[in-house]
Amino acid sequence: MAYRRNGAALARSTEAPALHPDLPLDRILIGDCIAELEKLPAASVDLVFADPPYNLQLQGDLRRPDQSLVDAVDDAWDQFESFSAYDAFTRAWLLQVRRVLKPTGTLWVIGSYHNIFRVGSALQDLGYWILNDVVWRKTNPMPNFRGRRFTNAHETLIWAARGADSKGYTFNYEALKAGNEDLQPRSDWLIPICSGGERLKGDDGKKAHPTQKPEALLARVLLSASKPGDVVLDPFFGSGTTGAVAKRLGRHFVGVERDREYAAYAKARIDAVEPEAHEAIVQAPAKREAARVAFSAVVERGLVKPGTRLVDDRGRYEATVRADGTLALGSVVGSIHRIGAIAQGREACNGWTFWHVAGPKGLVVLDAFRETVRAEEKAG
Amino acid sequence: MAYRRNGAALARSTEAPALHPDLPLDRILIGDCIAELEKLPAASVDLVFADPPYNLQLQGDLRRPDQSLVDAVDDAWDQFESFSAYDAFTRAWLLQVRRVLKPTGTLWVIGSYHNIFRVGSALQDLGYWILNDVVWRKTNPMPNFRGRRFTNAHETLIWAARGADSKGYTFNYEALKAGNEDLQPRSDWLIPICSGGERLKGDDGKKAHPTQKPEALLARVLLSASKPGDVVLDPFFGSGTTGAVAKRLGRHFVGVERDREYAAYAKARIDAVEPEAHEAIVQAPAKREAARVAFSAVVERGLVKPGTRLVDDRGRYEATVRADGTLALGSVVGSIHRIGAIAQGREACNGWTFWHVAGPKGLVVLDAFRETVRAEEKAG
DNA sequence: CCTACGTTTGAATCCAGGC
DNA sequence: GGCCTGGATTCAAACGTAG
Repeated sequence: MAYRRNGAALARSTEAPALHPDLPLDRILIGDCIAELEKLPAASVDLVFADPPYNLQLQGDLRRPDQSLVDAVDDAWDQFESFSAYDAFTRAWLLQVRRVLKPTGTLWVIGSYHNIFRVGSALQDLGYWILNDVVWRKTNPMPNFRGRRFTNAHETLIWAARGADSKGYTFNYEALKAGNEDLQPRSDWLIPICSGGERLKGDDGKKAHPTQKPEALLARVLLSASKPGDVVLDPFFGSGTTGAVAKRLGRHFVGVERDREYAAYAKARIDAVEPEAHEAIVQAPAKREAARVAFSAVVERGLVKPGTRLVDDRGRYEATVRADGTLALGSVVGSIHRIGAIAQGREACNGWTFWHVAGPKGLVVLDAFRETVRAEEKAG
Repeated sequence: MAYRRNGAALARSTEAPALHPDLPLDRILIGDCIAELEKLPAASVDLVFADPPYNLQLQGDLRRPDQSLVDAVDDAWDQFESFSAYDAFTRAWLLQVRRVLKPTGTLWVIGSYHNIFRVGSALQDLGYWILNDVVWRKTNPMPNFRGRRFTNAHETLIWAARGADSKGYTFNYEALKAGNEDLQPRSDWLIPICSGGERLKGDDGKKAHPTQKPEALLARVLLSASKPGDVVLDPFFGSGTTGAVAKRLGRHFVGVERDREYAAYAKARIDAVEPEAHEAIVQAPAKREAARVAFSAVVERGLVKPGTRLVDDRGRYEATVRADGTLALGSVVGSIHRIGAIAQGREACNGWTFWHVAGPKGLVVLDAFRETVRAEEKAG
């Protein structure tokens, strides 16, 4: 089944990820989640964010925790039936999501203790590989009125890859670290609930959707695990927070929503979103994605001459540069990395940061010469 | 099957809870968890704390950036053939625990994303009724050394009653609130991992148990959900943290541990514990949480928009805010601190006080926005 | 005695690309 | 697909030693 491409929103990334031609980009598909997912092409989506519903019976219990109602579901068989139905539903949509995910794609699901254990177990049973569970801590949760439990001040997100052997998933580690006081990002996030002007209201002034998620939460997810131009699928689109944030951050979205009223709210909301300036969202190149430079190229260009003696920063070890870009340590010859490792008696070593050349102003680390080569290649 | 009562430890509560005559109070039962639980009388235990195997599935070894090897939890007791084997084990011990719990009793289980979804699902399937999931946030978790995931900075506890119709369980709401600056106790707890003098060491100076839990965590559990004189059962006793804290806080314990060496460590540890004076058994005040704010949180909350141009107080330097909370200075991207340092050609810089936003009434220092975030968080 | 600095360590499912 | 190798990657807290 083919969809006509919505040409309005184009990938603005210089990386230009491959977009599947049959994806209904930047649109809300109205219909049953599983039926609509079945129409989407396999291996076409970079990221999935899912905020699935609770089991209805559980939701009723949660809203009215008085004893008479609790007594009514004191039937183990009845409970099993309801959990079982929820599990079947969960497996069905998880299976479809797994089909449409690219091999490098990942899934985020959010839930509370009512359903997240079912979802997590189903994920694992279907072969997904959990990368993290993440806790959304709410600055302003609803208090516990009766004082019989802890205030429910968090929800749980699960981040998972398609399988244990999945490689190459997107995780914008360096950007996240730079935005977090230069500390690596943790699995606990502190974010306010959605309220105030961000909360969609109907004509009656009441909230348009009961469980609207804050844009800050979706922004954290998309900035963590997607690139500009990526396709983000939300099978439970609701009020369209995923779409609004995707548009703002230069990602494509595909939304599925059963309720026409919710979908209408979502469409109007997204239409009003102004995308961020291109410069504010382009991907900063991560160090691990920088162009590879061979040490032989450094030697070939005469930046380091054959015969040069290299030392570590404290002068404990010493090796000699050979014309072919290898190092010699006594009679042992190998790469800058292998010789660095052997010199220290270790398994591994990054030769670029370990070895130095003694210059007129002191030691110069090899990495500086690599940067010179990279700059030359960029200019050339 | 009857056990002789250990008369040394007596309930010192004025409430004098009924103690079952066949309980082996304040003792460690050595043997298989399920077999030992089967010997205990039904409906005799007030609280269960369980720290079951996590079923970690570690691939190769893991090294820190300095190449040192991480001491992994690779013990045989943590290995299971499959998820279904783990599930069967989980159901078996949960079933026995449910049998020995009093009608008013509750269960706490701790786990990580490797196992907690299995445990939570099994709980629900067996008819337990979840009261809360609680997040133990670690002040000092082990970092993620490869930068490929979020730092795993928390573990999850599930607090559950025997069933949906359970009434009269213990929750010391007033004491918890009084100990928390008169705020309701929340479902996220900030507690350091067990290290330093509290960590049990063998004669060789190495840790006696790979996963010893902090006493502060157990104290929070026991003070929340038990009374002095209550019986606390731990089916995976390990290094005996539950027993040590129970004795200190005037609760009885029953421990089950398969490993004789662990049990010996636990017994010696508990023997050395001095119980608190009766008057002192109150809730310890919660640790004040660090008010560290990330610049990404300022951007996420819309206080500073992506694309905003920042300047220093004299307008000499200029940088652009990006959606992920980093700054761009020409083609260089980094944290507010790094970019501030690079702009000035210095080693370091406090970006919060260096950078300003040009507003209608002049420059506004970034620090002002940080204060806004702190105020929001405090209000929550 | 205190301060400074280096070393060690913690429940972890921790790489990607080329041949 | 399997093997090999280049080379990227860490934070808080406790403890030991030097000065």
